Amino acid sequence: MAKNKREIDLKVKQEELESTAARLFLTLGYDGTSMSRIARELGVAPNTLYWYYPSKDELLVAVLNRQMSATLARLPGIAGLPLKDKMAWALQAFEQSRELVTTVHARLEQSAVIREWHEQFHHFVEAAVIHTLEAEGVAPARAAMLATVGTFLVEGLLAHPHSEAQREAILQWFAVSALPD
Amino acid sequence: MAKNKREIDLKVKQEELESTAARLFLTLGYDGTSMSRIARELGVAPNTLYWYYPSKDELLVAVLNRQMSATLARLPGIAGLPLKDKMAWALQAFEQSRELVTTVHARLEQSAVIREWHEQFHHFVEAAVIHTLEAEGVAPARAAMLATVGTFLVEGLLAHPHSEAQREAILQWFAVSALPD
DNA sequence: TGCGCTCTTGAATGCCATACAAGATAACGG
DNA sequence: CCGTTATCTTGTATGGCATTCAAGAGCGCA
Repeated sequence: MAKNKREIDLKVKQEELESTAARLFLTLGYDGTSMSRIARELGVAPNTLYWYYPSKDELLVAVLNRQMSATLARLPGIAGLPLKDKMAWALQAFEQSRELVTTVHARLEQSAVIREWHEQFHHFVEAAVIHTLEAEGVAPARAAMLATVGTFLVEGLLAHPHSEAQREAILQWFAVSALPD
Repeated sequence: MAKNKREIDLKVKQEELESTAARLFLTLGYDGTSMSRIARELGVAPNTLYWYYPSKDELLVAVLNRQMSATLARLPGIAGLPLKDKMAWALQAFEQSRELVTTVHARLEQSAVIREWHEQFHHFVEAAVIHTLEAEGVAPARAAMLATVGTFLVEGLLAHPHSEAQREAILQWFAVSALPD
């Protein structure tokens, strides 16, 4: 009972923490956001954060998972759309987390936690894309390769500034080249 | 004369500095390499580096240019190769600088110098790829779009671990899908 | 009331990139 | 050959960073 109440409080506090961290990471970037800054925003001492998360990287992972669940929740809504629209949707979904995408790649070599998260993430995404492609009649091996390509294209578009027309042309070409018929 | 000698010494010193920095950046990563570490390796005081380069980012740019000229020097050797082989060559050429590729992307938002270098770099690379594609009979607009795609694929392959077979399949598919006939 | 658990903090550590002013060295003009 | 000047180097310092540790505050439970 009381134990339960405590656990609820913990969740609430973590939620508060992560949403603040997420906001700052997205606006100031990961490197531009110090633990002290997050703490100041929350009105607590800097080292308080370390009671909840063992490191800044683990806090980042928590934020990433948060963002991902939010995105995942919207996933059923695009079930019926054609491949190109699905990719456009993914792009738009990740656009606000653009900063974090490159941060994750940059920290891969330095943080085991990030590395694990990244691997899991790609497994998940690629599985989803493969599923879509196979549903559209693409053979399994080919679908796996195309899923990787599609991911690279989305990441490339996220990392580099580009025009609406460029994006449109790339997605269009990929959809046409990837799908049979 | 004497002035000239000084300038030669400057170049020599810079060369020494940049090769040391390059070695450390490539083995320890950009973030993992402190200015003090580079200085220690050279046997000078840390702030000495700041007489030659106004910031760590500018030193990185110097290193990047160094790596690029080295790569550029090998470029004529692949003039006659088919598209797929050219991309494989590019991948192999940049593989040792893999760390730096993600570093550049991560620092885009924080450093104007890096941003400028990155933009220039992409202009250069895409121009080269477009030239190749047009020579193979691809229409200009389409060549521009494919150059971007090709770049994204190379960057994706550099950033993510993959098997030889995966790389081969992706490059093969891209070459076939991109080129007419 | 007192014990123990959860949470918070003050204070410190050892890094980091970088700034500034004072020194050493060497070229140049007289 | 000597003094001025430009080039290069360093000692020292600053403010920031992620993270640690031990001490405290508040609360649940026996």
